[in-house]
Amino acid sequence: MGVKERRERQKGLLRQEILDAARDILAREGYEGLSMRKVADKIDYSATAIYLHFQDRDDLVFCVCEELMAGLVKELQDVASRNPDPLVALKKGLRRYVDFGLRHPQHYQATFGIPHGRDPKKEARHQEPGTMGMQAFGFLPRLVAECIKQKKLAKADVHTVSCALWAGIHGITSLLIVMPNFKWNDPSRVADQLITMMVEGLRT
Amino acid sequence: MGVKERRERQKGLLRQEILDAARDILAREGYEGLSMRKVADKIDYSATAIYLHFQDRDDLVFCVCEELMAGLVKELQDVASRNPDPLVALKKGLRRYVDFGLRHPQHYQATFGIPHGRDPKKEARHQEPGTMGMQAFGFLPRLVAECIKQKKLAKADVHTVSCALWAGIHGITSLLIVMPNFKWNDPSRVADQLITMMVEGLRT
DNA sequence: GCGTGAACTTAACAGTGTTAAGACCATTCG
DNA sequence: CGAATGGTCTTAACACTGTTAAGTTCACGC
Repeated sequence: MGVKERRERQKGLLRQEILDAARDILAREGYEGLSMRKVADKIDYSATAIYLHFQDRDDLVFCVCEELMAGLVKELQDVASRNPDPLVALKKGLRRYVDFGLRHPQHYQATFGIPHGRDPKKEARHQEPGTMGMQAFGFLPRLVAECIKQKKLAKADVHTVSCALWAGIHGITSLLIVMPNFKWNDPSRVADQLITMMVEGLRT
Repeated sequence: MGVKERRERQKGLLRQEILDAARDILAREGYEGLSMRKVADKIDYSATAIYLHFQDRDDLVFCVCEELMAGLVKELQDVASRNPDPLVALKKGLRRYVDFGLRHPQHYQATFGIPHGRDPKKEARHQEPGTMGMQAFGFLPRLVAECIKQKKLAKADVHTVSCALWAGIHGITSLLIVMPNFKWNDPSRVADQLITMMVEGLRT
């Protein structure tokens, strides 16, 4: 049965080629600028060939983003394991999240900035459990709970606090991406300010 | 010269008809679902007639959003004038911002959630000074400064803090819009939690 | 050698933003 | 009064878009 495996590998290779091309175009031209034909041209296949590997355009974008967001999860794992103090890990993790988003603005925006769910059949996959985005979120309740346990943060509803923290860092990430021309003065400082505000607000 | 005025009024009427139709479609079908032909069909004109009143699709969307965001500015003015205590005004204003965004999710998203600026010629009008969005932002530094003056908040860089606050409330607004299927438990409580966290974080 | 089935392409449909050219028609001027 | 102007609007067209249906090609198992 070595043949089937080789076939599978071959098929997987094209799939990966598509993903790579799409990732590139998405980074360069954004969600709106990504078209099936552009992807196809880049890898010298017809546009319809993509449909043998992905259900539709949104599926392709979703897969590209998942692949990339796996990097974020890895980075957050790194931060968590390198910092025994959960409060330090929390703060550094939040900052890492923002920086990651800014390093991949178009992919971040495609993942967390586009209202999927208009079309009831398309199920809004980015917010389903198990996605990389949700795995990244998962770090928050774990760290927050540990902080409260160690009395480094005041007692509070862990899930609510985690959601609020996520909303906050999503806000600065998204806004810096969408409004690069706004007079931020020092974007990095604004991000730190927000993180400090939120965490300090949880100490009392 | 009464003739020209009548003409102007007539022209203005069609312009308003277009704006109304576009506002409606934007609310119902979102930014991606709004097309020139749909707008035109709704008011029984040809699609190209719209170009006599608006430069292009993005200009139309921008004008629709500006018109609507004027309502937000008005609401914030209301909050500010009704609450002599700047800290109370600040908290209520932040909450009002979120609620406004959730009442007009598609318009909010079109204003603050779409990366304009890909196309260098299109100048990203939503982030220019003088827009309603920027006027709404203007409330923040005023109230923050007043809070610091009255020693209700700790001394800090007013602009940086204002940006951070904006980022925070934008985050929860945007995320609630984009990810309605996420398990928020109680979205309203998350919004309050975030606002409390941020403001409390500024007290120290 | 032949049929099967997977991989892939071509052609087509319905839709998009936008521009160029022309139609219409009230106002203005000779 | 008739002709010309100029603004409003339409039709036709171009170059795109996502997606489906049908057809081609070709390696594999029998």
